[in-house]
Amino acid sequence: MDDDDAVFKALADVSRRQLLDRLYERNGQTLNALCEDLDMTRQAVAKHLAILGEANLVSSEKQGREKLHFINVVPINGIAERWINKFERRHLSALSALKKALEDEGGR
Amino acid sequence: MDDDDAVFKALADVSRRQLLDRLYERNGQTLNALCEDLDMTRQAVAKHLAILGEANLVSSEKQGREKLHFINVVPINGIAERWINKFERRHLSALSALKKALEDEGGR
DNA sequence: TTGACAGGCAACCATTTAGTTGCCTATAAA
DNA sequence: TTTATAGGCAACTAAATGGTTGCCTGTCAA
Repeated sequence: MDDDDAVFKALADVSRRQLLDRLYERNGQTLNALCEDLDMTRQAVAKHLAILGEANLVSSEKQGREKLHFINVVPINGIAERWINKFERRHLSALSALKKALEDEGGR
Repeated sequence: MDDDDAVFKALADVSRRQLLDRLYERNGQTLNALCEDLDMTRQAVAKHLAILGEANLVSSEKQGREKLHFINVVPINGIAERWINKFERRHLSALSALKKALEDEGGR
């Protein structure tokens, strides 16, 4: 499976986008924490996290008996730049110039 | 189905993204033109176009016995702004300011 | 006016997907 | 050293998805 394809597929499900939202709000959550108030079993959430993991949108780190999950926005920015922005080429050069400038600033 | 959801779902399939690519290259193509060199039947392509249509990514216009298809990038920019850019809030305010400035220029 | 060509509709099929239940393992705490 | 907690694994199921074939309709051209 193409790399971009995995990301698009992972983003295609509303539950998975919700999980990313939650991780964006508070990064480094456990599986059980992510399950809270969701109308789904723990196993279902685990499967979604696995799919997000294969798309490199979430990474995890074991800590004792817990496993913390972290969002990784790189692939999202990737498809944004490689695919989505293409449909707005008009602005692209100016935008990326500004972005580079901001980044050179050091993310202040 | 949520509006964004329809767009994400529509973008989740590589054949549909390919169709958008083709329409981006040359807008206003007929169904049969879009089928060329694709390893799929006409009916399969028609279904994909229907899904893209429901997500408002493609519109069409009948002209005699032909039906021309047009890409619509608005929903793509929509999810880019409402959803994807959120994961890069650092830059968002500056970016949207520049975008607005460019648009006020009149798309020159 | 009769083909030929563009497209629409519907039934069907295989695979994938999103979810479930049930049970097992490992770590932490009593 | 039990027991509670966090998570993993596997089998199963219903529905959605991506595709097919077959046939029908409408429009243009010979």
